[in-house]
Amino acid sequence: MRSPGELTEAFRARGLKVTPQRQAIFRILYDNGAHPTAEAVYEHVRAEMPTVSLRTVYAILGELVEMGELQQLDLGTGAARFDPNQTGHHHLVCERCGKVRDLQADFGPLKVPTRQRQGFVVDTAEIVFRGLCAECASDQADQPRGEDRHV
Amino acid sequence: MRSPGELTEAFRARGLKVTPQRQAIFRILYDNGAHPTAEAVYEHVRAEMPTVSLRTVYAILGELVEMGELQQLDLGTGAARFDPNQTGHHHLVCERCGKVRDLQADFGPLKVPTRQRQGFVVDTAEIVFRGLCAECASDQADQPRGEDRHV
DNA sequence: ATGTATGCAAAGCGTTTGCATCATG
DNA sequence: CATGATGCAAACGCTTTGCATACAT
Repeated sequence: MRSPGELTEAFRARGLKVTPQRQAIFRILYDNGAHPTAEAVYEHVRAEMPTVSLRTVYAILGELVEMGELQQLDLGTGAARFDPNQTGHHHLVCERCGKVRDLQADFGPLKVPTRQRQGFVVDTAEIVFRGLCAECASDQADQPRGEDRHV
Repeated sequence: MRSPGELTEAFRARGLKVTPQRQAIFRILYDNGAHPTAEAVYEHVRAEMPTVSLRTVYAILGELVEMGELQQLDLGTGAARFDPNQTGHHHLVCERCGKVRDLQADFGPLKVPTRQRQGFVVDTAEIVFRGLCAECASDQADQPRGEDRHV
């Protein structure tokens, strides 16, 4: 997809307005390298423009797809993916109550040894840390709540 | 997870009956390195037992998870994955087709910086590598679009 | 003046489960 | 006979869209 500046031009040429929401999305998509979902794009935009609406993100992604600037992939995995992005945060998961917290920390370059790679082209690495959250750790006698100990 | 024979024993010990459906699932999971979804297990069982019900597959998978013989993973690919492999290992996930492969490699001690720990008592760490599997990567090369960077 | 963004609500759509009934270890 | 399997239908969780209203270019 083209640069934010070029996209701005393209939108103008189509008689579409240049809004901060659109520009933010241009920039965010341009800076990323993989295949984000609408939700992921939304999170990124929201980081710098907290009032943006998910509905707006869908609308703008739709425009970009229609203009051929973005490819929309439906992998049958629940959510559509758009080019391109890279995710970079990790997770803390409570094995008892299922709570999940984000974790921003740098664990250095995690590379898969070539002979284990099985042909995969790796984009991102995410670490899932499992254990007990503060409440569950201090609460060990109680019954586990919820049977969703996913992940 | 244990062998079909051992599982049969374990089920008997719990007062659970040994049915052909259960045995078929024990066997299928036992020699399955991939991480099947309930649907995938269903397909396999159906190949040799056409009348089996998806409902039954869910029931039996649930029993195995409850008995700790299976690990249930939610890798964000739409459906839960059932992992017969109990040893600590990592995963390669294809962003395009949802394929999941095991990865046996040692990435050293992954410690969460105290400041970021948010009160969690961390027990284990698992790395999820996301990217494209061999097939999907070559598919993508076939249909060129934009100047896709790689991060 | 238009075109846009927002916030809801509801439509879709796979995945999972509840339940009544039939089968079988 | 008590437990398990089946077949639906309904519940769920999540993504995506429709629409009415408020806003910005």
